[in-house]
Amino acid sequence: MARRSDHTREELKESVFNAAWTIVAEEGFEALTARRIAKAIGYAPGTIYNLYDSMDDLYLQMNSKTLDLLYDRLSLFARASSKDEAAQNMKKMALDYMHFADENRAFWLMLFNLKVTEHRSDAGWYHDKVERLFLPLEQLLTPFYGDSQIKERKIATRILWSSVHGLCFLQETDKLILMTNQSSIEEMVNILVETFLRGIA
Amino acid sequence: MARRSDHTREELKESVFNAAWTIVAEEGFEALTARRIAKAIGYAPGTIYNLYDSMDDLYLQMNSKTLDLLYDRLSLFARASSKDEAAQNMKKMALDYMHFADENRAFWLMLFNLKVTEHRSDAGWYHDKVERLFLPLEQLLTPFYGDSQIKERKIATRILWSSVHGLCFLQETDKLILMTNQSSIEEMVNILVETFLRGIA
DNA sequence: CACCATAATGAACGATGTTCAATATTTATC
DNA sequence: GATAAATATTGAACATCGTTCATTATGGTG
Repeated sequence: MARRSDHTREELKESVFNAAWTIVAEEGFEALTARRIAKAIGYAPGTIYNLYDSMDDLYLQMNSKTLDLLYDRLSLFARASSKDEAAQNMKKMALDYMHFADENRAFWLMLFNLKVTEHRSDAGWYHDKVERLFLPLEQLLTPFYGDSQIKERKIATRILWSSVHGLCFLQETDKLILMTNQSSIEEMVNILVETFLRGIA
Repeated sequence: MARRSDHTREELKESVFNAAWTIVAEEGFEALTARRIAKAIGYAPGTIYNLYDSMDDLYLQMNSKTLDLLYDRLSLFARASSKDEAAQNMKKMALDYMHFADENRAFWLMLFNLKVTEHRSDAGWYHDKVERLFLPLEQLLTPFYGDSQIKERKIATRILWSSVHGLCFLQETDKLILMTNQSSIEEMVNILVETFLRGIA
């Protein structure tokens, strides 16, 4: 039996989380099971349930971290001092979203594993984190709207964000296979953003 | 033991399919199990495996039907005799896509259940059915492009299709909750199409 | 040292998809 | 019509899953 003085409760919870993270990173989401985690940290399966309510609870925590990482990435492009720069950064941001999805495929896909969303995510802190993802883009769209058009700007933000996401999603799940030309997906993102900005001008 | 002369092999396969379809329609995707189907048609679980290679095989057949139904719906708006009518029909088509997703939520969500796509879908007939979904929209976009811009038109089709899908997906998975205003999602689809068309003009 | 709170355990439960020897039914042969 | 071959159907069994909880091991306290 594992000794319990080796670590605090919080440290153990963290090591469960880290083990889970590594498993998904190295072997994909399908490999993430309670017994697999227990084996990785040298504990019994039951121990995990002393720290997390359920596996869904753990998934939710992992998604939370993924959302944080994504937010941090998108935030890097949020500042712009001119309309032109804003437009350029929007393209960079959209491209970076795709790259993030590509580099962190397993974690990104977990975000859309519906069982987790059905979990009703306690109170709404999870939804708040999702909502927060819109902010960097909304900031870039500010110069394109007047002070009295806050609602229009919010709507435009969500439309463009969803559009880029849709493109990314269909691409990443192999439903967009267009030409043999590999770069065409990045070309499409650029066209999307350019067309959208031309449309709201 | 169920008598085997009650039906041909093909009829039995069909009744498995229909039972599965009903279960998903009435109880959702989570309720769809081999034993549940067997119970519904009065056969043993093993029988299903005489007709389908695996449950994934069955899922794939069900997705195939969903894709057919969706294609039929979108096709209704594919014809237009003027640029204006084409633009109007594009909005109708986009809205209808959302309504389809809403009315057939469980089946529509099954399309994006990744385990199915990972199934690598024999040879490519499945991907062909996905590709076919772009055709109605591509037809409506024809008047907006010249004969020498076939590639541009194809790309635009996929961008707009993905965008509408992205909006629909985030809406249907409760990630877009904007205002209390329920109709705003339909408003967003309209704005999306209008903005896009203005952008390519 | 004895006591107690609690951390850790792992067998057990009810599910899942899937397999396959055994059995029931139909068809073919004499 | 009786018997043999072919085939459809079965359902117990296997490995796996998330989850529970009585039992056991551990660490701190009086």
